[in-house]
Amino acid sequence: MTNPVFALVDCNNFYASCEKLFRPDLADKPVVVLSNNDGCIIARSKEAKKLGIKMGLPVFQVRDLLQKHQIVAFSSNYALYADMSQRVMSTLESLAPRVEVYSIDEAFLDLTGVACSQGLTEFGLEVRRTVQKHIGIAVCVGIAPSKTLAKLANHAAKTWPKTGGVVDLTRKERQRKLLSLLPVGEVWGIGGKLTKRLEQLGITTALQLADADPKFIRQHFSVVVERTVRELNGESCIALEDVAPTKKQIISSRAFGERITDKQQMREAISEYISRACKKLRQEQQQAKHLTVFLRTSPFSDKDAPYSASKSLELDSPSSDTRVFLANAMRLLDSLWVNGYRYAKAGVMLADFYDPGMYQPGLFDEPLVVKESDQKLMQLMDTLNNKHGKTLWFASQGSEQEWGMKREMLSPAYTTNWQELPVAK
DNA sequence: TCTGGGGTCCTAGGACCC
DNA sequence: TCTGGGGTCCTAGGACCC
Repeated sequence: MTNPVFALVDCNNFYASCEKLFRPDLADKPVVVLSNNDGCIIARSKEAKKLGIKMGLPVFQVRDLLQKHQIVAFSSNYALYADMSQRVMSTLESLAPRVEVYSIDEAFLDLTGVACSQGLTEFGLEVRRTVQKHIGIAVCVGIAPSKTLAKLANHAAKTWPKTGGVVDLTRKERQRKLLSLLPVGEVWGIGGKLTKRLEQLGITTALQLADADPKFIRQHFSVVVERTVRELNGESCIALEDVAPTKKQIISSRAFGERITDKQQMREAISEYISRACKKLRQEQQQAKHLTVFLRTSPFSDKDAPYSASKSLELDSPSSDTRVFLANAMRLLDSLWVNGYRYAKAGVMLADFYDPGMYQPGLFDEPLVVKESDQKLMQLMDTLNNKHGKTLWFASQGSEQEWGMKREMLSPAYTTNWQELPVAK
């Protein structure tokens, strides 16, 4: 059996790069992209990073810095990023036999047994050149015998420009050299909490974690961390998943642009989330039996009284009909709603999924009746809304949506809306 | 005044069963 | 007086990821 070889391809500063692509005037200017509601910084161009703009900071805390350095800020434009992502991924699929799309800006490639006459590094460079040429987005490539090492190789490629954006970590000595240079918190799967606990045990570098006894790690932590130790030693424990597993839950939630104090507005918001979630559910070709509704005040405010609550229910049988979930969500909301709070966020969650027609009703349950007309109605709605934007919706979603999110610095839908195509002058 | 959204997996502990 | 032990299932909460 040949040893596995993985490549991790990761787009550089993806959201910021997408925005720059359509604004050549900003080519070497600092750019940041903001979260929903223009709340925090979620992406930074390399110029913005250099100016000390940190990831995840609330915008109001860095407003002065943004202004001082004339940093250009964009509201997040997920329609644009998703479209660009798809283009990058299909380019990658043309270059490698098996591709796992891991996130909007990253993919693992399976290079096991790939005949590389020119060598793995040259293959990585070829990936870089092709994506740059076809899409105009810069990527870095990390190559290694396990996914966790490929992640680290990619990190190295990003951190040290001298690498030319490609790091091949198939050789053991190179692995150990890199591991010794990196703090343990850089390792995929080791977050803030684990970093602290590991440091207390004297494990501060990635190499020290790699050299730890897996049994000891299993006792003090979990199987997950044990697996990470093995992966760091080049033993592949996490397989490539080139077919996306079916989802186990679908969440739709959002912080409001303005605090909600009015129940009618909350009904609109919950209706909106339900219809988004159900649409996703139908896209997945699934039906759900479990519904949760939650709402909360801001956890950051010390002036507002805190309130956070959620309630769930099970449907008698799985469904993907928006109307069924709307009615039930309104019932849940009635039992959750308390007057007098300033609500900051709410959401819904669907879970317990079934393939249509695969649900086994209980012995004494009513037999299932699925009306074809109901399914047709939902299909029609999805088709219309996909084609022409949001044209058909339920009255309960409201038409004004005053609580909707702030996106004051939104870029145009360059690639997904004919009206907003860029114009060459 | 202003702090994202959407996922996954694992563990501990309680309920329940024999 | 003395009140088992082991297994399974479910859920809530915690940790991680991008």
